[in-house]
Amino acid sequence: MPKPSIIEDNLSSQDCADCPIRHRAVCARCESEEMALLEEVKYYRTFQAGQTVIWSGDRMDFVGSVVTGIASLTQTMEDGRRQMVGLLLPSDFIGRPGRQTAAYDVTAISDVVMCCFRRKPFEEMMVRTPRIAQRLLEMTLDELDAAREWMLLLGRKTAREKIASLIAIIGRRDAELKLRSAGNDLTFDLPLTREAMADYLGLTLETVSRQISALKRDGVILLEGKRHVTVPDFDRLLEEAGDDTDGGLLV
Amino acid sequence: MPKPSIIEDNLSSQDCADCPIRHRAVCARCESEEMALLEEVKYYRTFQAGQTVIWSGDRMDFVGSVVTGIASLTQTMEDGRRQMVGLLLPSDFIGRPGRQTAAYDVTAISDVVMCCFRRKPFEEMMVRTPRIAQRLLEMTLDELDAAREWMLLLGRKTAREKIASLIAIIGRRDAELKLRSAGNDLTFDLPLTREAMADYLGLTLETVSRQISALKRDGVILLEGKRHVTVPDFDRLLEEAGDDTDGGLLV
DNA sequence: GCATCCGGTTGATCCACATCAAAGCGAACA
DNA sequence: TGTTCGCTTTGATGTGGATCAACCGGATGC
Repeated sequence: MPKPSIIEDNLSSQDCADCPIRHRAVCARCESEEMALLEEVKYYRTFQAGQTVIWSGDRMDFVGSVVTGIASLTQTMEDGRRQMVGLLLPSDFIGRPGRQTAAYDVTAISDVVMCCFRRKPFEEMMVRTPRIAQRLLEMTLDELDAAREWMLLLGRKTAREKIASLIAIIGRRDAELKLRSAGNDLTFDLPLTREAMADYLGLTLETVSRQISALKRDGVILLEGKRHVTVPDFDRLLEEAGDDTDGGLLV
Repeated sequence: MPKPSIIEDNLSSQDCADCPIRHRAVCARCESEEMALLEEVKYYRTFQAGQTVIWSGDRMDFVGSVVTGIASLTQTMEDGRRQMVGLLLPSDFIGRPGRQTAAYDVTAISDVVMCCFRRKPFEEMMVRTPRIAQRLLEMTLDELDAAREWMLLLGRKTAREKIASLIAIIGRRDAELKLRSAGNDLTFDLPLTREAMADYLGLTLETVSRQISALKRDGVILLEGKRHVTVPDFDRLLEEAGDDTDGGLLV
């Protein structure tokens, strides 16, 4: 049984299949009485690739988390300029306690299964079960770090560095999921279209395409088809990404 | 006495002068027994403008909040490229429970007074006093929203829009502090040098200077000296910022 | 088997912002 | 009163990535 303190137990219950909020789970004890309350208001929703989960500004009376698939958080200006501000991977939380209006467009990139709770009961439980707020705080702090990492990328990196960073992050994340070492000779699929990458990186899709071709030409990555990437030398990729930290985070 | 629930009482104790963590305070009841514990490990530190509070990577065994003055959170690449990822204004929290290493450079922009706590006792108290985690969660979620707003700016806005956005945000924030309406005919000082603005906006200082001159030439803002700004028509400024939301947030 | 569509690539050209360079200006100080 | 220094402005030029446009190739449908 995991300790209740979030402080000394950062990784508690990261893959709890029974827990309504799975994986990097909000609750540390799935069988707690408090959770039973949530069970009543829990429900699953599925979305097909491309489908919109919710539009910015819409009333939102649920919170939830991604169970399988990938979704994106994007902001759009009136003239159509778009910026992805977050990528939601399995276990990532969506929605904000206390807020009844969506702040971003949420779109399914691949087919997505989400686990949702009605917001009010969730909020009530959050007040009664401190561990949830603590866990949510941790997750939010991680997201904030990732967002700040991304600000450096958006503000100061070149197109080539941006692409290398994104590939490195996706590769590392993929390795984590498969529980393989993030060492050398990594191979995986890019889950995003060139356009989605462009939206994430603050570029145009043409530039994304060109830079991927350039990285391929220079032997930094190998491509099979348009999506399948092999990284022969991960450190080389990190160099290209301009990453000193080597800590690349992802929302 | 404010209600303990953060959910229905978002603005509790926002200006609590007695509270160790002031203003948008972490604690809802300053006189609580738990807070007495913190008093013992509380201390104040002052920094002069330009001084570094802590370097990224340094050991950090305190958390705290800004009492007066302005500080910045910046990230730097090995070759010197810099990106400001947050602006710390009075009441903003600094540090992260559970992390003993600073993730960013923190620099005093103006003279700064900070209220600090040793990290360990703070963390212990956080576990015992749920309200603190709840309050911290709220603050962190606000910061995350601000960071995401900033990602749109960094990724997709033009230099002119970036400058207009920054001026609007500083103006609004200044109005809030003075408890004046953020309506029309706002007048205030820019607390940042051109270089700091550039670091925040992902531009060069020359571009910042040129765009400020352009906004002045076009009558969007009036300038007295180099720092004092008057905004004759705030809505006009928001238009220039490309801001539909009109919700501009700031870390 | 052909048309269509979608995602992707590649080329030509343009422009917003970076870069390099010089000079202005107010504050502090001798 | 002049000198220096930090911050700012302005000008000239260069360039990375945007924009506009054409084409490719595989999947889907008729």
